[in-house]
Amino acid sequence: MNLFTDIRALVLQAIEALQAEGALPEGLATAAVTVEPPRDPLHGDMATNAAMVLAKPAKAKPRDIAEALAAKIAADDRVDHAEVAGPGFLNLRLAPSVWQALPQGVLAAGTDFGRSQMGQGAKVNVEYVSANPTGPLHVGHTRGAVFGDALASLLDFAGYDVTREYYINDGGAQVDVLARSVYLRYLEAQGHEVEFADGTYPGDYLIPVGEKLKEQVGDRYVGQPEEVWLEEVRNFATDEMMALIREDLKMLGVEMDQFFSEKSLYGTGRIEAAIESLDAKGLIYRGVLEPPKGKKPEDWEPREQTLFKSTEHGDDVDRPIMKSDGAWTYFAPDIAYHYDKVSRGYDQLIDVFGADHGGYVKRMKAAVSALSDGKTPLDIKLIQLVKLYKNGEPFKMSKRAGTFVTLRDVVEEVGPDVTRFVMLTRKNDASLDFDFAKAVEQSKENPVFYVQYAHARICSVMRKATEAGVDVSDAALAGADVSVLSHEAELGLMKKLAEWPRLVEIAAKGHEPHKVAIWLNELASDLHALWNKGHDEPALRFLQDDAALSQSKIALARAVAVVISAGLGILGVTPVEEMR
RNA sequence: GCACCCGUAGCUCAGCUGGAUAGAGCGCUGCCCUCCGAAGGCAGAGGCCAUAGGUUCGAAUCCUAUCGGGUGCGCCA
Repeated sequence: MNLFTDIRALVLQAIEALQAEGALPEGLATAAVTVEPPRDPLHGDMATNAAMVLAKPAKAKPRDIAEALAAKIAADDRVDHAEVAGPGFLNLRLAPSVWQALPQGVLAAGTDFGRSQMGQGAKVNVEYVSANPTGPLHVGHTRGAVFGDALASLLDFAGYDVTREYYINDGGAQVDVLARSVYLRYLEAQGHEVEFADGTYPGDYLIPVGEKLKEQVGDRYVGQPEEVWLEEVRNFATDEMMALIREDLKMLGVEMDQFFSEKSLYGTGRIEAAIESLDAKGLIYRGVLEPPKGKKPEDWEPREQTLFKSTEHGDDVDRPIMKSDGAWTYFAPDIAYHYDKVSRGYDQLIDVFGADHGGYVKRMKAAVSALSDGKTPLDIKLIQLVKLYKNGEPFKMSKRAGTFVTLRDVVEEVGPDVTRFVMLTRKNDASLDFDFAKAVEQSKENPVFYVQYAHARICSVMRKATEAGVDVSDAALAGADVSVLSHEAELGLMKKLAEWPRLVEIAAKGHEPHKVAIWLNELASDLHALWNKGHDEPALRFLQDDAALSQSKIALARAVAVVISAGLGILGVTPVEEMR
């Protein structure tokens, strides 16, 4: 139930009617016709650009078309006024009964209100986090995790069939480094003196892993060469790290449907199969790349490599898939992984990467385009940095010393709800300031509390009502007469609720979950404003002397609470009922 | 040098994929609690939407240049 699409349908009907009468020519393209809320509420509830869009192809004046449309549209019961304005806008004012139907619609649907069929069950794979299994997740990963998770929920809400997936980079050299680092901790646990050279991970988090390894294998590997222990220690260590990462994700409330191991691509012919698929399309060749211009090619030597002709699919240069020693580059398993995703029959792929991977967007898109013959769109969302502050002071972290701010640090400090909401208040390609002090502050400056507060206030008034003997159960509210609510501020709040289904579709279409957070803030603001109007105008308070009237007003309040719950649910944030 | 992202109020950022007089929070000024939660609300001041062209009924939004900031650029994943 999206009022805006309903009214748009009405506009299109009016256009067809005019065509049937011969007032408008046949075969007009109506795709560009929109119905949206005007920026200035004085212009009405909804505005359509139909007349302006049609003017040129219909060879008529926009205002004339608008007049004709207005006459048709105004005949509908839902429309009170239709008037032409400006260059040819058609401003519509809807009947109060249309808005007054909203709270009951929300109460009937519950938190499913606003759920859309837009996705039509299309299969979407959202890959996110995908951190190397070499240590705990840090702040940067946290933002990506929250973003990916919220995006997945949003798409689900918009009618897509979503898979949440994590790609485990357990096939490259960095897991060997991990294995050697764990081995050092293992030796340490045996009482040996060890030294962490460059190229190893010195973090404390590996100490218990070394000890656990000791418990499992005793002193079997002490003094042994790498060939003896590397593989087993590597497997052991990556399993331990993935267990750690899963725990981190759980703390944040992130749950994956699927973990995909890079290692599973090696030695199984799967990389070869993916490359073969490209080769069959004539996209693989041996060649020499030009050195990048402007950048000093210090030890540049022309080398012949196996290349993927990504330029055929929009990339700037062709990309190597095999090193000169015959081993695959990292890009090869990435291709194979995406080949696997394409073969699994997804209609759409989404990758959530850190902004430092911006350079890989074009080649990845080229690969997917080539592998799927352009049929499977890949959207790559780059997540910008999180800058940490404490009371306005930059919060330093030093990776070199092995101490960096982890996901766990953040969640333990401010909780999962705050972490998630704050990280979703900015769009993904803008960097984000995260202040530990402000995040727990209970003020308007903190958007989490502002929205939570609105929800808590509604719960509070419902408790009061119950104390006063008013039945505010769902069943009772469902029978309340909302048509008695006709104050501008009350209607305004209903109009805001009407935006929710539309917002869901816009946010889902753009893969922009932050829009949900921003909109929730607006909804909360409207609720707070109405609440405070009750100071001056007692008639606007939710709790009235008359029980039936209270139920009507609380039905509206409850509808707002339900939509807040639904919105927060998409963001993975718990709505609280009390916050004293 | 090339590619991608960004440039909107003093600060941090929205701006509904091209709509009408560009918005919010913080900060600043002045108001509102014998009243459902003031952790809130109302009002005011504050703008060359980086700059210059272009596209059209219409541009902060799309295109092209320029300036400024960030990120990345062949055997690192």
